[in-house]
Amino acid sequence: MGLTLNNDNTTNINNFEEYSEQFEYQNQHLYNLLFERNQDLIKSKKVGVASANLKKVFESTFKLSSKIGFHEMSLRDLSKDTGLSMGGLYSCLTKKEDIALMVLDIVELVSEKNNQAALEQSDELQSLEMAIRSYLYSSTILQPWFFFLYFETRSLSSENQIKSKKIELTTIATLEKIIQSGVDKGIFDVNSPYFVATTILIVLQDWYLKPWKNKEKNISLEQYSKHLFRMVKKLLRI
Amino acid sequence: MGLTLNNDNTTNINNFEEYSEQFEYQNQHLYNLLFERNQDLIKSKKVGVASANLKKVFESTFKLSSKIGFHEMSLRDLSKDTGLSMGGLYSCLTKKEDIALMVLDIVELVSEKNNQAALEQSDELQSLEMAIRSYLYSSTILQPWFFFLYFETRSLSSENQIKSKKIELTTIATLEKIIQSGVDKGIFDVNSPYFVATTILIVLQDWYLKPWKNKEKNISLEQYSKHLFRMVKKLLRI
DNA sequence: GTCTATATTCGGATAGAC
DNA sequence: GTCTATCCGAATATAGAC
Repeated sequence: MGLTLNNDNTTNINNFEEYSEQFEYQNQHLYNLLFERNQDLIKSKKVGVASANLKKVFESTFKLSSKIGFHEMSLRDLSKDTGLSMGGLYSCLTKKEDIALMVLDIVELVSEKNNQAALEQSDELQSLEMAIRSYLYSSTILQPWFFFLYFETRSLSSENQIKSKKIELTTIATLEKIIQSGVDKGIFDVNSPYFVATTILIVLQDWYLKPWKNKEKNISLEQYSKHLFRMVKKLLRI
Repeated sequence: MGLTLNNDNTTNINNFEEYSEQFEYQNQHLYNLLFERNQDLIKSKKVGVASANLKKVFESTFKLSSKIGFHEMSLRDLSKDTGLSMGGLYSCLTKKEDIALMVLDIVELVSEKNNQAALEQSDELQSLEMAIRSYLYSSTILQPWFFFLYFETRSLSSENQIKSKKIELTTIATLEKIIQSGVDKGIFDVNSPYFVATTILIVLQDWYLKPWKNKEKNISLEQYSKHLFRMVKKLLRI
């Protein structure tokens, strides 16, 4: 199991490998979940077939759209890359936009879990560490999903654009709440909890938005995580 | 004039208003410059006519593409919003992609100037302050341009995508160089100059990428600038 | 359920009038 | 130089065979 129990019964994450073992939103589980949560959008009714096709669709979508953008990627491109026919594509979609909708759904779900896990910790510094680790680790496993949502939010309807923005704002608010709580207790010393919170978030985002920067510099996930946590402690004067 | 002279003959920026007064890449100057630098792409040969049309084209492009994306914005949309006919559009463009190319050109130009201005300062802390101010101020004046390039880099040819990435890497490298120099002199105390540099950059980017976040929180440009500079000093242990 | 073939719309770009 | 009308290719989505 990837989680260890603290004295106070809250859970903790030690490293990426352990986290990854218990992270449920990946591999076949992820696509089964997608199928369950979006049965209204999916014509095919057999879990096995549909989720196998969904897997192909998302992998190809991420590959193609990361280079040229979602809108520029045609369904013909997608058909070629997945090996599915146009009919095959439309067996697990009702329209192109569904792909983006499902990405929004998953990122929203995972982000909520991350925020909850952070808030469940017993003290503020642990909460911040949990927030940082869970966000970094989950966005590493689901890098293409997080990346896609960031750059393709504008492909969504304005209603869903708002949903997408809200994910970001809720995460910042969660971090800010934790920091403010630490300030109130006299653990942290900082002028603007909001500014620290938003800075943490964009550093977290930078990890999945610009992975090439860190690859070029040979910065590993654990190094990045430590850098960030050290920075946070400096900003909070710990 | 917006620049004041220091004792050592380097220039300094005091506030946005002063900076804005002397910033040459705005209003009619900007579009005249665009015309001069892209005569090969522009059929129309009269400066006045062409730059007036370019102004309309860019203003409408930024308005439309910020909501739905550049690729989703059709030239018919653009024609309607600018009030120009299709023929009118093609009098100052040879193809749609030219718009994105010209944005790249301007952002590149301004970024280079910013980096130079930072490096010309006499001491490292002043260099960082100059980098932060010039980047924040110029990206405020040219917010749609910087925003567009960030989100539409993928609409460019792979050759130009590299150019766009390079702007970012060069700015990080400039900041890193300044910090490293300060570390060598014993002025700054920091483990990873690169990490601080990249953090500064993404905080700078966040200002023009997510202006709504700061509007909601009523954070002004000068407040943001001070927050960031204070953060930098904490990270450098000054 | 999945395929091929096709209907239909819409995009970028152009030709030719004025 | 700018407009209108039009071409042509490409995109999404569907219909109907197997």
